Amino acid sequence: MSALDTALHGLRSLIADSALRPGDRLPSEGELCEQLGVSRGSLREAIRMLAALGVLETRHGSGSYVSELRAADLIGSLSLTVGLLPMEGVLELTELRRALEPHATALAASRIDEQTLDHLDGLLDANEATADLDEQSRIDHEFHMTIAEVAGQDALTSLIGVLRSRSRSYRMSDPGDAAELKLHSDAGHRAILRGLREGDPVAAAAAASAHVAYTEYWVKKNSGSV
Amino acid sequence: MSALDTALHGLRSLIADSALRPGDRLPSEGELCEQLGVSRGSLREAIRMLAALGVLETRHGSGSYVSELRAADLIGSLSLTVGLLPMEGVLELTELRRALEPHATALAASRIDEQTLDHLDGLLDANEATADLDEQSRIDHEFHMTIAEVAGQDALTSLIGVLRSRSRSYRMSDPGDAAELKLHSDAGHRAILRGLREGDPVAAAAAASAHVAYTEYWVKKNSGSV
DNA sequence: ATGACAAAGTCGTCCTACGAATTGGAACGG
DNA sequence: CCGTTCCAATTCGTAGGACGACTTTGTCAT
Repeated sequence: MSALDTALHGLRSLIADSALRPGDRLPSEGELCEQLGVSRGSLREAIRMLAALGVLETRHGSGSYVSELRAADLIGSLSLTVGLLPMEGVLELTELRRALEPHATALAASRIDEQTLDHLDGLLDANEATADLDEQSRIDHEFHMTIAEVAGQDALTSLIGVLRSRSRSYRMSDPGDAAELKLHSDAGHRAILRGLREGDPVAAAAAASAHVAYTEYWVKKNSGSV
Repeated sequence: MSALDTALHGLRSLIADSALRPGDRLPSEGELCEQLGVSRGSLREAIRMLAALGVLETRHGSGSYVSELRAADLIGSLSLTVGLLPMEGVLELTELRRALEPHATALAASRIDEQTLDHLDGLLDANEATADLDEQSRIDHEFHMTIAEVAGQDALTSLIGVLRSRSRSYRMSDPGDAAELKLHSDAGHRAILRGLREGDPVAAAAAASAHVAYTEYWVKKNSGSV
């Protein structure tokens, strides 16, 4: 086994065996090098890998710590990489959204409170009023992420956020298409909000499903980027 | 910006800007050090991070290469870390399965062929016949992953695999409970297969949903590990 | 008690050196 | 001319040392 694997496996075992628990500080790099029998360079590479995956966090001058190991955080580590996916990959992710967003919307329908409903309503008003594409994108994102948060499943919210972060950056190349998309999109948002306000999980989920499917249709048709 | 961030951002940009495409070989470490203006150690740490996330692959003596950047592979990188999640985290993941597995099962219902149906049937026969817990676990895994594959969405299959890989390792502490679980579990499997064979996506999805919910119930009730 | 300060500990970065694996081409034999 | 063998160059893997940057802690003077 290579030195890097030794270090990686060693660190992973320390956590898996609960010798190190969430929030704990790791021994210093020097100590770990001795314990695991690898050089500092190899050890640091292993630490970086676990840090990239959201398992460890390193603080300069202080030490390395085991993260809280929340499912949402580990899933969030994907956000660094989904931005590199080619077009086909984005469509695969959209397919995941077709399963997740209706689910989240249905959950939200039975938990959402009056105040949040009003907030969402205000977002849609603002979205329909502005012509700024960046602003529309920002509001759209907040609308959907708010619903995901209301669903109350952190891992679900995080995953939806990761998946949305990619399709979000696409723009219609044809202005006419963009206008048509916005028209349908606004209607879709209203339908979702209606389902939420009526506390109707089935209606809300159906509206969310249609909304994602419609988005997917346009992304597929219009492969413009950035 | 730290040297590590410089290297990380530099590599990421090379891929994002399509200067490096899937399958391409990166310049040697020495060249990259010059280009990016960082030491070899820092560069290697950045490479390791991207490798951990499934973006790069390094081959000893040959060089580092950009991966195929398939969504399924990037999602698969989570499998190294979900094994470290505590109990609460596993329940969060099960909640995700409640959305994903019915979706996959519904898709599978409209695509599955006779041969695969017979294969699944054989798996259930074998599962009901054996008393070996490891064997049951293996068959259960193959049954569900086969359905996920038939759904034809690689990213979905990969994600379900990652999520299942965790709950899979749990065992009932009480033998009576285990027997009861198996009884219901077998019935659930049969219900799913029935839906698939009849090409009924709604029935299949409902059966899958009930199956996951039932699993979740037992995992919640019985917090035994390993 | 409070604040500034100094010292120790820890991570961040760079450098050099050499071992291990792969690769490509040259030399050889057919 | 073709195939094989072997060597040398290239590249990654690992180790160790050195020093700077940052944090933490404890001390000291106010």
